[in-house]
Amino acid sequence: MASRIVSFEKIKVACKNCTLATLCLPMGLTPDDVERLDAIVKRSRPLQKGDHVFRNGDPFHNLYVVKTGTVKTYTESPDGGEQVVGFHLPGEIIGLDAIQTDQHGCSARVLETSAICELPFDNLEDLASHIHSLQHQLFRLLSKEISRDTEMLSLLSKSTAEERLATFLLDLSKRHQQRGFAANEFFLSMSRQEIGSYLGLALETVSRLFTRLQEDGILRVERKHIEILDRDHLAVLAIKPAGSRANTCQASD
Amino acid sequence: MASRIVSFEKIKVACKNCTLATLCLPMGLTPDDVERLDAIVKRSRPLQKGDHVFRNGDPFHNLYVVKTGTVKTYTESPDGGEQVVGFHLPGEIIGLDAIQTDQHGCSARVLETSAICELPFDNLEDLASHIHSLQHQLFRLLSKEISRDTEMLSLLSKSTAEERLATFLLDLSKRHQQRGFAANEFFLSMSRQEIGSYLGLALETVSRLFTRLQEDGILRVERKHIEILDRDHLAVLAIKPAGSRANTCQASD
DNA sequence: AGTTTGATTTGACGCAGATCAAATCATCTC
DNA sequence: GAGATGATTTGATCTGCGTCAAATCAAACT
Repeated sequence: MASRIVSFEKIKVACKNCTLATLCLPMGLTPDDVERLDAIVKRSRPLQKGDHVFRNGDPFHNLYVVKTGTVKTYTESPDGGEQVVGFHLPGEIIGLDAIQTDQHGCSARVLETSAICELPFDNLEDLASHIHSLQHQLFRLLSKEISRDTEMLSLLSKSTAEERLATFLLDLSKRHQQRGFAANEFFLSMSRQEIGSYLGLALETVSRLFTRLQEDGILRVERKHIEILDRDHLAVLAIKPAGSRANTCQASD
Repeated sequence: MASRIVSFEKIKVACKNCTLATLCLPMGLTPDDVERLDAIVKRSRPLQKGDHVFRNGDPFHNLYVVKTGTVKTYTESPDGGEQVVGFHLPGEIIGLDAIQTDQHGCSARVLETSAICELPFDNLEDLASHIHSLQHQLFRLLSKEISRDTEMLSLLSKSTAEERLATFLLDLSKRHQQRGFAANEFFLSMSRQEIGSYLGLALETVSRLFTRLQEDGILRVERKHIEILDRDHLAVLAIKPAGSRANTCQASD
């Protein structure tokens, strides 16, 4: 994989030229403000597969933006098992949960060679109190994360294994598309185990589902390569059939 | 509804005199700043059981602080079923997920007669860019919500019905205690159905668990009244026995 | 007091998905 | 290229909890 060797020039790309700007923080800022934001952003060299961006318990100094690659965040149980909390694609910001404790509450490691931008949070806060739209942008960012988590809670609390995986794949697909990649064909950078952990399923269940979706002509699966053949069908599977499960309770009035 | 007529004196209590200040927003602000915050807070008259604080889709103008009572937030599925997203005690702030869309992404209704403070978000943002500690406080608040959701995700994704209920009860107990109420004895303001929805369980399962925990001498349950008899034992149940479930995967290096 | 209505409890049963186990396959090392 | 290592698939079982059903109980209404 010669393409893995990323030139340092690429890393130096500033926020104003970054194709991720609309996904990342600068959205809605004036060019002047982006300049100021750019001044506080640090860009480290690429991390290799398995490297940590931060670990649970690390003191909190920075937020991190995925620039290229994929990051998983996870927590550890006492016995060393891990619970995947999220997968993060380019343009997504991680470390938001650490603001309140001044300490990272989960670990983050890259699933493939990845470039990460560092945003020193103190500087960011200072900047935010001067740039109103940046402050607003940050609030929105945090708020969005809450919405996402809430949706995930609904998914885990109500749905079947099939719905979970279908929803997961459609979500991934959408996010790939937003980044300008193909919507119906992509590589999974995470293992079946990690998908299972994220979705609250055993890895065997994930594997079986892939097989079944392939048999049904909805997917083509070849190891980590996924092709969505029948998107509509997949979307149907992702939607919980009305009233099919418990714990959807009727409004009480 | 004679009880609707509550003395307005009670409502007028300002932030600076509010016993919830340490839980709510003013924490860490100077008396002067609290005064300024106080000026933008609106206090409406108490809501009655079943009343909505806001509904899914409502335009977003305010954050809301529970002053007394309990609020549940929930989303609705197309078929009218509801998915409980959270239960909120005095001092807790709701509506945070609406910041990003300018529209509430869930509904909130009170489970018992409750007083709610309104915080116009525009004003709050303005104030935050002048008062650095308020800005920081808001970031922390949002961040904390993310942490809470993440923990909930772990709970739903990994654990058994028993662990979920035990964790839920201990969490409620802790929050009651933080508010100066008894830790080991309290009333549930929500139904079994709502608990089930929140924990991703059928209401029958919740009911059976209450019965069992009572038989085991861990709880005393009488309808909505709960007494924790053996807190240590309950805490043991809340902790996932190491390696007892799937989807805890080993670190891959 | 009797009736209605909704909440809760309790029982019986079935299934989705976890668990256990073993085969296959891909990668990497030497 | 043979062997080792970890990921994935596939099969066979087992079980926790959802589902259905019916009884009990509490609060509200007449």
